[in-house]
Amino acid sequence: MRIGELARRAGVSTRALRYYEQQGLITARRAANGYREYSEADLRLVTEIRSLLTVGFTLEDARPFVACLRAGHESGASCPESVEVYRRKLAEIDGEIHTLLTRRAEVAAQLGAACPGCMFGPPPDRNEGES
Amino acid sequence: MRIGELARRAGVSTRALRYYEQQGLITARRAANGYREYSEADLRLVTEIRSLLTVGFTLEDARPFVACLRAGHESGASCPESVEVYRRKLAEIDGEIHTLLTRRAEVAAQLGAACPGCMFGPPPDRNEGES
DNA sequence: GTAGGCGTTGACGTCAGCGTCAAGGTCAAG
DNA sequence: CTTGACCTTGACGCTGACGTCAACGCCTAC
Repeated sequence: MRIGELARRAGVSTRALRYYEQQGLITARRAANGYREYSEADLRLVTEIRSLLTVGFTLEDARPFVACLRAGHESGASCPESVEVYRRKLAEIDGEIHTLLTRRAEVAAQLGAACPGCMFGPPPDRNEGES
Repeated sequence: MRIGELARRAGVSTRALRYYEQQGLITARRAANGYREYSEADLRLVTEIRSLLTVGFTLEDARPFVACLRAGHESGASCPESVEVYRRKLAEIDGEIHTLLTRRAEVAAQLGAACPGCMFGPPPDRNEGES
């Protein structure tokens, strides 16, 4: 398939696909007229990239997963490099959550001091990471 | 005082001060030679801006606080506009926390599926917003 | 007079992940 | 032959809060 079809099927823009290629995440064989030609495997690569981006990963983070899929593994997470990225990201997220909770407390304290009686919102999210 | 001294005392760069001025957050009277001259009140403005930025506010968010201080209030948070920003920011932070908790759960699930036995880290932060 | 330490404005670079032209080539349908 | 949908590369724009450099003026000390 060509870039337009891949874009539609993957739910991304053609610009994004060319960008991924420029960043070395995907490649495409070229037809005689210079058009990019993609396979079903490429669709899977792009889908993997997208799902990673939507959970906050960067393209750099996605590299090991793409490499893993290209190496023939069924899941992009089957390789130790990918697992390592998962672990690193998890730690990153935990750090950010901690930072935000700290900030929330600070801001709430300031608000409470500036406007006693403004604190009607619920307390910080406890552990509802399921929804 | 001139810009260098204010920068040192406020712990920011001169570039940042000129940027704040460009954005209309602070102003400076000019000496005969064109140098910016600041007062102690300006130091307070910059300090307020800095403390807001460090808790994740944008310069835009800081405007009402600066205006409040300029209006003669002792605290930048004494004005209803500032309080409104606090409330909005609080909601923003809560949203981000929720997003991160959701992501954390997703990533943890993926990690667990890809590498059963890798989950030794502590569960998501519960409610430790005090430290 | 000159070194150097301050100040001035202006303008481009940074980070990520693209959006959005610009200017053109390719190909099938009418 | 022409329209129009598709493709190509290249390059600037965007967001925020500045960093960094250029090229220059001011002022003090030696």
